[in-house]
Amino acid sequence: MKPSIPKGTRDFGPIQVNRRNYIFNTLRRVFVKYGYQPIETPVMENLSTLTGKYGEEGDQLLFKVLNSGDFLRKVKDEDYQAGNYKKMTFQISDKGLRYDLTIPFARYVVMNQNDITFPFKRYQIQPVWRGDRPQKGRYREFYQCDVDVVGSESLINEVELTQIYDEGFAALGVNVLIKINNRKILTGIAEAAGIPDQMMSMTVAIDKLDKIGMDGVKDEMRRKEIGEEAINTIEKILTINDLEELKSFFENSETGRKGIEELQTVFNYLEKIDLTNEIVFDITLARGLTYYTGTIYEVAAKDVKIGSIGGGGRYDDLTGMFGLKGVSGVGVSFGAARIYDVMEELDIFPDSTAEGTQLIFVTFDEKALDYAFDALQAVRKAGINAEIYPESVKMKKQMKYANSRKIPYVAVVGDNEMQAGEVALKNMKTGEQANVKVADLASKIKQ
RNA sequence: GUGGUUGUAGCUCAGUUGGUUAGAGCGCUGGUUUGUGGUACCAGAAGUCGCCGGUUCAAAUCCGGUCUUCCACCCCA
Repeated sequence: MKPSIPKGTRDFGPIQVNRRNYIFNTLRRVFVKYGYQPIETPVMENLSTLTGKYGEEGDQLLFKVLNSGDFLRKVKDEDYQAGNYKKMTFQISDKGLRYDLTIPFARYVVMNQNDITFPFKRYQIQPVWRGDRPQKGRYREFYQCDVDVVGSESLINEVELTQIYDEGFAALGVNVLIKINNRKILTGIAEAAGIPDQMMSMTVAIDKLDKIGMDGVKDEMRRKEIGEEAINTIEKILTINDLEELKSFFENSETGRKGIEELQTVFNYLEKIDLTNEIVFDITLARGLTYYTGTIYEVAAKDVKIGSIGGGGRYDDLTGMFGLKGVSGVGVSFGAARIYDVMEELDIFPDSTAEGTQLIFVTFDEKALDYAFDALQAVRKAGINAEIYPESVKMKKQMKYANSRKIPYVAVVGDNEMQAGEVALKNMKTGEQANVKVADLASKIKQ
């Protein structure tokens, strides 16, 4: 049998895990700096927790977990005969893999509401699963790093999350464009165009602007049966990138005006802050997820062509679907897998993302192996990551191992060294070699 | 989910109109070098040509199916 792994999944070797951890650790430091605390939730959620939260499309992409035992027991014959797979899904499966971290978080908040002190700021770094068709930068299993705060309507949260984006990507060395919009402005546009009921289809069309152009967007809206007059109004509004100017269109849209006000507050705060990356108001930013109600974010890498590497927004009533009303939240997500791809393409991972072995002992014979073993214990005790080549095979082979592992120092042990209570310490980068007392080994390497 | 694309040694790939023992570079193993890696030279091992089936005297090559890869759409991180 030839081994294989499921479509859209990947193995991660030592280099990749080290690099991924580097990304996680870098982001984690930023999250903690802003007062966010970690939580984790199970890989599986009840299917009822997940379905209906991501739109019909999302439900299709959920991985369902087959019930244990006689899973066909509950299947109704009439549903089987009719080929009604959607109904049968719930008869053979009551669990699913998490699709994102936001819905499980909302569920967590509701379940633990009595123990949580609001506002609750949490971060969460865990894999999620989507039954999407894989392509580049698109996997069926990938990590997300989410930062959310619930139980506060203050726009300060929006400002801080923008800072976290800015600081996080700056710390990783990725140049990004952070785009901000507000769902209320999109609602305002729909109201100004006289099509408040078609706000969602309008939004989906607008979201594609930079991909298919204005004519494409107009075609798409026509296909969604949005009137010609409304389309003209929308087109006019979309050319505006100044919030003050936008106000004149929203005379009849209270929601729209509120959206402008909110964004202005956010930008006023942002002006007081030192920021590394470019942050722009983008009226065409829409985002698909249905639960956003206020500020929305999207982050694009500037130097690599790839889908968005982060996104998020405010949701006024995410916990409402689990029975806890009136808890507003806002959060953003870092797409770890894509960030990884971007950093790899730009070749900007630091040389040693690995906290690897610093010193290896190589030996000529069994006696030297014993001697080196004792020395090994001493340097480890002194805090050096060290290992020993466990067999005193040919020197060439041992050196080759040290070289391929990129271990910076090699301690060579033979008769001469043993007699003097030393090792021959070789710097693998420069090729220099000098004899060092075993007692001085750790301090020598720390320099 | 729709349309297309890809698969040959551990890796990256070549392989003519179907025709004998399927090649290269890198890597790997051994040697030049019985106290030394990264350079050089020499030698060697390694492939069910993704998988299943069909056409043919003959298939890596043609046809069908399937899995996988990547791309566009859809959607999204």
